[in-house]
Amino acid sequence: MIDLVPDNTLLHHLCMFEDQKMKNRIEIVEDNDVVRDGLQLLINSMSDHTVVGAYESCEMAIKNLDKDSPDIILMDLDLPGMSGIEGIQRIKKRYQDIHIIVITVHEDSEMVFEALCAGASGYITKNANHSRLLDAIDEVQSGGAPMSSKIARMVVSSFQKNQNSPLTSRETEVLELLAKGKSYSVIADELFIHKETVKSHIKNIYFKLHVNSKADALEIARKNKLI
Amino acid sequence: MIDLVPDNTLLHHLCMFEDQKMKNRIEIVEDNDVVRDGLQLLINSMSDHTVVGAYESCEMAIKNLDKDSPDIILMDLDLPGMSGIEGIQRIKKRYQDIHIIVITVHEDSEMVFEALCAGASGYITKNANHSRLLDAIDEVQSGGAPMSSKIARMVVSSFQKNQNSPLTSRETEVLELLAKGKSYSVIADELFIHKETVKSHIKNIYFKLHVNSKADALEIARKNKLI
DNA sequence: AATCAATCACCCAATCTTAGGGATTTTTAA
DNA sequence: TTAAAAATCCCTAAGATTGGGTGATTGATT
Repeated sequence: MIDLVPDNTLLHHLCMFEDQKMKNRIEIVEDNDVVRDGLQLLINSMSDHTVVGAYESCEMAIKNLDKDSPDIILMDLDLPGMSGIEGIQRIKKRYQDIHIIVITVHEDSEMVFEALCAGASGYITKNANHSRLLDAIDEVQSGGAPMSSKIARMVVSSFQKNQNSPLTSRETEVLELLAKGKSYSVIADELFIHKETVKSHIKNIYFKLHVNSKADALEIARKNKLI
Repeated sequence: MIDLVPDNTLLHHLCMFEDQKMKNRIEIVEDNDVVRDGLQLLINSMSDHTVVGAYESCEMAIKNLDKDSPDIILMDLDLPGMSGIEGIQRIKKRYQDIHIIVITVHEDSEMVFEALCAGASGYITKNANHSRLLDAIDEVQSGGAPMSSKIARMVVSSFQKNQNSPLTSRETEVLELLAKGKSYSVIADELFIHKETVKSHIKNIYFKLHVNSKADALEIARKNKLI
């Protein structure tokens, strides 16, 4: 191949400038050395991404955030010291524009929702192949929220109610208004029924859910996605 | 190529059986004739999918559900007569195992969340290319929840709190417990503070949110994702 | 030094909730 | 068609919750 571009200093600087200006700056937080190095190699192999920092703990990553100024962080959840969840919270609190993609083995709903609530923009499980991972970075960069398919289903399912609710639709309606903090009389007005009817419904709800207080009813209802 | 399989009737029947047994049965609900026919052609071009019904309204689709027994329904939201949202609700109520993928132009959060709450397993906007659409069908079939990237981001963002809350962290804590339906005294116990302190916090919350009732506070708080 | 957050305290009056006990009409399902 | 389930309304009474007002202390941050 013929080198069409002479290696002069000016051009070199321009290229460096391009590098720094255009490349997506990625930071990695992962305690397993092999995985971390693998990720780094993989990402650096892409022309438009560059790893600006790779650390084994959130503490280290946070310490270097100003220096590294990443656009995207790939974050494990099991980490020595500060957990990934807490790391996400802290980072998002100070640097709202940084996108964090969780890379983890955990598929349990608790972890998933904690991570998303903490501010993660994506959630990829570690069984994902390399191209999926690189896609995820691009997806985040272009305004998406990459998720492994199981995770996406969990997330979408979280919007959907339990179809096998023991409650009638009217009772569910009442419970939903109760969940909004409305009083019996307001609920009565909104449903165009008597306040005493609301009370009856609530009595039946408590009976069906085996509880005897509003807080318990709401807890059971939310846990079982009745509302 | 040598035809290793002689064309006998038994085998033909076996193949037909295979066809019916193995192919993913897709139903389409879309009022635009051109789009509907296009979708049908596209899907039938895949060896492992077959369109078992294509209708211009939910009413028609629902009428033929037993006959068609689709695995997956592609559903538009703007439809004459019954809306797509209501269609999803009705279909999911009776046939919980059918997966519904919304295919629409709408990217507004209201539509998205209504559709997901109603029971949609995926949400693809109409600017998606053909391969993305076919991928979506496979994704649903294998337990995923295909979403256009904007939609995925909206969904993920819905888990995240507003970072610019006017409330202090303590006030947020109190409001969250209030949202769970807990009484002042229970909140006080859980936060190890005096009941009167809880009342003070709540008064401050009401002041900051310009409301003067629990229901209004919760409404504002949820609308602004303070909790 | 000044501000803000969080904490605690007291008073009053109105409203709401809970827990019993009923009863009637409509809808739905067998 | 009949029986069951759901939705509706009613009563009493004690006790708890709530909203509004006022004020004070401590500690952290700026």
